[in-house]
Amino acid sequence: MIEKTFSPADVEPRISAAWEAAGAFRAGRQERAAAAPYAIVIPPPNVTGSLHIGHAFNNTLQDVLCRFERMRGKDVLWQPGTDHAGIATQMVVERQLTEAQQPDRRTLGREEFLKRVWAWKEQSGGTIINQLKRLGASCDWSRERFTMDEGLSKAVVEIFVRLHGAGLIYKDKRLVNWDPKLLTAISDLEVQQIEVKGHLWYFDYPLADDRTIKITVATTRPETMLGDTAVAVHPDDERWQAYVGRMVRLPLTGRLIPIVADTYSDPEKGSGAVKITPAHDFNDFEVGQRHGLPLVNVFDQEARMFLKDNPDFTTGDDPDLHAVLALHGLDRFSARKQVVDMMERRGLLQKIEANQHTVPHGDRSGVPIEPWLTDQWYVDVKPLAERALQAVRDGRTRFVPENWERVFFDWLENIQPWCVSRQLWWGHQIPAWYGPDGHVFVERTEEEAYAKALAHYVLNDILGEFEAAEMARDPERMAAFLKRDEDVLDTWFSSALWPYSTLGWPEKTPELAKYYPTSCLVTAFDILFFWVARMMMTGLFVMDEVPFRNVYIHALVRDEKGAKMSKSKGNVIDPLELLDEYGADALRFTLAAMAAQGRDIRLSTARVEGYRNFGTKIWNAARFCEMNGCVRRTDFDPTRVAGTVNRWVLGECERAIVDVTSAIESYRFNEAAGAAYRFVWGTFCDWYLELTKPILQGEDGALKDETRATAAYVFDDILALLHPFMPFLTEELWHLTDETGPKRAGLLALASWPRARDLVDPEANDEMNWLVELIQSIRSVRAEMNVPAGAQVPLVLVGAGAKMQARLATHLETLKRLARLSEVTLADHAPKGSARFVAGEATAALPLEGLIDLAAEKARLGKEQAKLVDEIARIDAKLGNAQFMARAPEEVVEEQKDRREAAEARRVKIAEALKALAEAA
RNA sequence: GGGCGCGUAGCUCAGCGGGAGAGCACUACGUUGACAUCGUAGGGGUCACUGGUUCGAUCCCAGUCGCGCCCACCA
Repeated sequence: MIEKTFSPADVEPRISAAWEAAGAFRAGRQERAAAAPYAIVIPPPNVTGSLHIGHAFNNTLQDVLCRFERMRGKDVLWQPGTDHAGIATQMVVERQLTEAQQPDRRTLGREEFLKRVWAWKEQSGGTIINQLKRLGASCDWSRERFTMDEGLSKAVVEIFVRLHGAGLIYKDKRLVNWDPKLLTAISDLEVQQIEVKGHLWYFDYPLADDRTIKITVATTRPETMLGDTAVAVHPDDERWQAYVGRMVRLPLTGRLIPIVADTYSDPEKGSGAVKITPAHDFNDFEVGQRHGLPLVNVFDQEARMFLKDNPDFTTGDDPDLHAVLALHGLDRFSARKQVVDMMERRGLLQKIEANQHTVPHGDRSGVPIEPWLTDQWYVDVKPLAERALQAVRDGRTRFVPENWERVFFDWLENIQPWCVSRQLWWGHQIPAWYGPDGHVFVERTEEEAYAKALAHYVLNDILGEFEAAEMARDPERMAAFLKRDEDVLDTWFSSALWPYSTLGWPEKTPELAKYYPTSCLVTAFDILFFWVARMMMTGLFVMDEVPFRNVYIHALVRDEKGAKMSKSKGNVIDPLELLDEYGADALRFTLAAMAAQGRDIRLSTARVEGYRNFGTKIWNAARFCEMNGCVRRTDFDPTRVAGTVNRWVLGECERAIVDVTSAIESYRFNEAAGAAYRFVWGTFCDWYLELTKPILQGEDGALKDETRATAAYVFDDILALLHPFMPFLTEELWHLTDETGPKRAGLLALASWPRARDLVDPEANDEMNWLVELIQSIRSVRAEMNVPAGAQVPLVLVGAGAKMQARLATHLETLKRLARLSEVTLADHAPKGSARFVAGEATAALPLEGLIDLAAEKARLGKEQAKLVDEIARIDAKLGNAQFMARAPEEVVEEQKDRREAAEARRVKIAEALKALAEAA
């Protein structure tokens, strides 16, 4: 017995439990051992995070694919898991410490701090997984992985060592993007260019040999002038050619710096001369390399002025040197003011201009990043990128929509070395050990590193063999002798291995053999570079094969104004609230219905409400079927159905099946959802069920039985079609409808996807379209003539041919009921004072003598006539155009002719009706 | 500076070479034995603008205006 209303809150947990108990989502289920594999790896959410709307969207689409393919009989693996999210998670725990007024991480020490992070991971780690389950995600939860699992950590070390062995990972000292708040290096991708309103300061630098001559430089960062080691001018810039090779005495420090000629300098910008600070600017660094300039560092790790103990500032004879030294320890922005002040007092500040420019910021910390000279680990991604590019060019991996390929190409073609070391604690510690002389040993384990190191130092006569053997037996001495690199790897380093590390690599597991390469990756474009490109690169490197065949790039979910949702803006739509209020099916259906390719989604709750109502509609349709004894029959053969209505609905259903199937296959989720929606509501509920009412309450037993069986059969298809989008509701109804019919084999989640059987019947289609149109026309006229909704009126048909008469006989009861007619009669003339309209070849009349408002009727008919005249004129214009007749395809010409004919026939009838109306008046 | 995308009904969005669509909102009517989380009927759009291609353009091309995003080292 189906309850009166569907209650997601009660049903969802029960259905989830049933899926889980049956192991419905487990990959490699026995009965599918021989089935083709279909694999998707989930974009792993932050382990300590909470489900946001983007996750809901991303996972809904993946789940649609997985459920669809599972129903199509594939052996589906949807690999779930979570990411340790290095910086993000570490920041959260640090903030917690601050809020709880506990000692900060440095005071706690690495070991203790990591304990706290793990505790936080254990405490909050299940949250997002449970939220995904609530959404209905059909992952193989028994295979859940975490990027810092033992297995995945092993994979990280393995590939690090292999890349190092291949010369593709190396350590280097160069400028990096340094985050002075988080105190770590970050990669280029983690830097965001933010437009800020700043200033351009013009400083005069006096020449050393003639202080009356000054060269003007412009800068947005006055404080860095303390680290200037040259002034560059363009070699072709005539204004400055005579100065090249001469020295400038840098104000405030008294340092002598050369004027060099370098094409980096742009004569159009500023004064044409540019100050060069190789230690604090990427471009200047390059210039410095070219001219052998020294690097003068003026910042500490927190980007405060660092001037003490630096001979550049402790010696020299500039009168302001003392004041400059006093800036030591001052943050860069305060120092900027002070430097400008000093220059102004010296009369060397020429002018200040307002200047809008972009400033690099750390995407996590939000503070301006500082190019800073440090030792870091880099991956030489260039050769890896080549292979990734080739794979996409060859079509071994395909992007949907295709235009993302270009973005992918552009980035990979211009790829820079990837800085992978982070000065954090939460993450995979780099498997590198340093000997006392700084020699590096990159090995899989500490034991191997120790062994290699001892062998190395023995070989180089630094250790005696006896001493080495002794040390090998003494862990404490070893630990003091060989120090492990303290840094950890970029979070994305482990994410880059996700498609194969989760399958057991580097072990040769059966899962790896079966499910790699995976079938599809579903993700948003914002992690195309961070993640997708890197999975491609490492996947090809270790597996020699792409990690996924297809990459479906979906839109970003934005707020109703199109802005990216963020907590700070307060425009976040919380999917959990939507789940509570409308249920998982409604949210999922909404997201799928809005997933048109190539455009961002602006989510509104009104839409969710609308699709919640859709769920209610389905529920009530099921109740209708139940009340009317629409029970499934095992002997039902949809190809041998007699009733027109039934043949018609089976054909319409089949069209929906074909449309939904092809739409999902081509990742057009919105079209799939739309096709299902239109069929279920617009065809099945609005028309089929209404049309069956007279049959189900009528006398024709055979037709009644057939109709019941057909309704049940179609409803089964509906449940299956909708299952990928609305798994809970459909699964629930699947079992509720099981109570009355023959027993089902099991869960809908494991049932078969509906098959097309060539059931479209053009004749039945014609007939039903005629009936539907007739009913709509009658209703329309009734409404416009203000016939009371409950009133039964007679219908008179004039000029109905044999075919129409036959149809009329078939559908008489239906017509009377749906159009609220008292009787239908055939006549040669329409009764006086009736409202008329066109019904195919016939003219229909509703005798409304006395009820009819002549003026209103005249207006109604006049309006329709005008429309028809307009259409005929438009078509005539086309048909009268010789060019059109000559060049347009024949079908198009025929179509236009047909349409003209139909419109003309209609127009004639309307004209007659108007004439009759005039006579009546 | 380079690239991508978008401007279609009041709102949120589909469509994309030959008849302008959906949901929500709006108007009128309606408790007809599935459903008022509903039904029936209806109003509402020179498909941003200007040119071009075409027999034919909301759709293709070029340009203009407006909006958004991504990438980039510009003093």
